[in-house]
Amino acid sequence: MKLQFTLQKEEKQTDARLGLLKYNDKTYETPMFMPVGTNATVKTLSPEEIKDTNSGIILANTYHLWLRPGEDIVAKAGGLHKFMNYDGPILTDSGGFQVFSLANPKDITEEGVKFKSHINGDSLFLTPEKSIAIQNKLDSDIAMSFDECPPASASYEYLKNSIERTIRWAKRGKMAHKNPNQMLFGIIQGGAHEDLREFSAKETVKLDFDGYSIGGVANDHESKEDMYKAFSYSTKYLPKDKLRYAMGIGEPIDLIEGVIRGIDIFDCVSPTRLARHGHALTKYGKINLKNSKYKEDFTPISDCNCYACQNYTKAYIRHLITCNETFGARLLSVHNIYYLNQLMQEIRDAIKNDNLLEFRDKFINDYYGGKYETN
RNA sequence: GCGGAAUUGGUGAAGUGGUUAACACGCCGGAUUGUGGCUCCGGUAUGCGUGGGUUCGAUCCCCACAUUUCGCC
Repeated sequence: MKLQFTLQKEEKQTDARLGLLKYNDKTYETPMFMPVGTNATVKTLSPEEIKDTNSGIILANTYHLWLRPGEDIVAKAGGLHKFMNYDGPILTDSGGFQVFSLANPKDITEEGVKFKSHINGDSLFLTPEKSIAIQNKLDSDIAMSFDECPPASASYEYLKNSIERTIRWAKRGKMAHKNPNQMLFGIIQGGAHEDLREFSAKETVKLDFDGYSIGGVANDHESKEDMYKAFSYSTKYLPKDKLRYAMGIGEPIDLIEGVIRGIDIFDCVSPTRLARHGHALTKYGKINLKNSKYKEDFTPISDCNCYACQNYTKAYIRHLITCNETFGARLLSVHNIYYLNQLMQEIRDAIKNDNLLEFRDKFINDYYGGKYETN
């Protein structure tokens, strides 16, 4: 069944929103954080463990599943949910970000994008129609339009042309979309330029998508100020009854600032990547468990109800990470995702109480110890 | 007992009679935002077994000693 979003409340002092997502017999609350499972697995976690982190929607990637195992095999398996044994909602990215990370600008044409496989160097060609057809077959619950994701520092001229083409691609993708149980989102680009974001948002909204994504953020070492502008300049022109999704955003402070600017859902590789590299998110900042000071620290990462904190010590997890044991990455992935979902819960509570700005200030004080700078 | 070889950081090791002793691993830090999971970037021997000597100068040459190792009796 198609996901259904209903707006529940708007916060008094900010643009933050509270919403409900209905999915079969389940209901999820927004704002929400979505862990990334590129290859139809949230790296190192079983679906049961994903659920134990209180996650709802998870991501998978069109580009990766297109190459391996191929969308036809996933379709033969009965779709992504059956294939990976996950009965919660799944969102697929369109491959647009891989265009940004793998292709040269000169290989982007009106028809589509030519680039090389990261696996074996094969020449590949992806088009809006192809991306949507793959996502239809994968049978995810939310599909993304195929977009170009230019770096925030690209010239105004480049961004403008890119946005116009992305809008034409969005239209083509919408025409090609054939899966009635699948939502399709359009993607807003435009760097930190107010007029470009406005143009991109208005034109994309005209195409009437099921939800809207904000792309092209945190991809170019741009300042946080610019990232937050990109949020505000985009959400300002989006309909209130549709989901807003900030793509690739996941630093705790960015989640809070994003919600304040009217965003509902976020995804990010950071909790799982940080985990693999030995870092844990805590209320009092990010800690590096590889640091020798944790060698004999027999206390949990933090006062947290996740499986890792309930059962294991920093010294043990440090040992696992030092030995490159996957169980360490798994425990930290559980913890970091649980942490972000807990943070989202606190954000939702603050919206209910209309005190999100106070919550932000307190968060900054705890997380950065008063040493926070926005650039 | 005799003869040979070796002795460089936490480890494996390269190296030269003359400014900062290569490299790798380990260790110690840091990075990581729509994922090319085990990556990237820094730091890490004031010292070349010990004691003498030769030399303007020695980790590098000579002598003694110690330790290790190989061969022979």
